[in-house]
Amino acid sequence: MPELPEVETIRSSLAPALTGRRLEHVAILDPRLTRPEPPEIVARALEGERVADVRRRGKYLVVVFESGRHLLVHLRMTGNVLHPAPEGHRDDPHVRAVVRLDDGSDVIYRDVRRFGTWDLLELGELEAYFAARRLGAEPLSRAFTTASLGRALAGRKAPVKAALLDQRAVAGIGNIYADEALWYARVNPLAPAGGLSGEQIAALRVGVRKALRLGIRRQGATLRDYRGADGVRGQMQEEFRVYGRDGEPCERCGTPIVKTRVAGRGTWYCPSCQALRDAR
DNA sequence: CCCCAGCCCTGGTCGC
DNA sequence: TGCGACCAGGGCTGGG
Repeated sequence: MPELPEVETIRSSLAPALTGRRLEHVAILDPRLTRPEPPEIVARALEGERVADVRRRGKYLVVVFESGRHLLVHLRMTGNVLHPAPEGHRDDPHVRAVVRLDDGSDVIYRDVRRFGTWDLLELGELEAYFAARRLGAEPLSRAFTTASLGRALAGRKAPVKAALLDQRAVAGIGNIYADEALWYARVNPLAPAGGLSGEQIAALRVGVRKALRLGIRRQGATLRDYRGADGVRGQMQEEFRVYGRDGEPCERCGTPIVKTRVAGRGTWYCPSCQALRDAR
């Protein structure tokens, strides 16, 4: 599941390959991708656009065109952007779009489960798009402070893990990095978000950044589908402290990691060093 | 506003 | 070997 580190890994290898290139031909094979816009309309609109930059906001990949338009790509669960196109992609039933660049290379969009989306925004629409979704702070930016995290969690009775998964609190965290961040911070995933102490909020901020930075350094986590744009697998799964490790000893205290369910998501934590504490 | 259940979607796994 | 049930979960909608 591509979260911030996976999207950032894709962004960083895509940016030099796409910047300055013109989109010569766009084929959108799955009409779901651009819903509710008709795929033909979006494909024709993209043709002729020249890439100015490839950025990221939360889990969104943002292709910036010289015209001022933006293509927002969200990979959701199983989306991949591949460049250069891998061998045999023409026979791959999961390829949902193909973009021919003016250097003759192809960018492939692949998505097994078809949750991913492409949104083409006109000049000046980007801010409103994110504002409408009330997308939260970038966790690796200077804007992500203990104070800003505290404000985002204040008054919320939901489990802190649910709050971390809410993109309005912090942008870019998904199920894997939420569990890892909580482990680093020694915070129980079920603790009410609004009841954390100042110390716990500070530790959580550090934990979030630590988990995400490690994820970027290891080029994301490949559990099954995720690949970098160059097709390379991530290595972050080798760094998991809790995610998917129920029954294995916590590396800090040796207590077996426990699996539970929070906010409908599989959730792993150490019941000892992430013990549920009374508020304050 | 908050919170949660349910939905979308496919492929892999498990039990029978 | 076949087949149905179930699970993975990001973002969104709708109900309470």
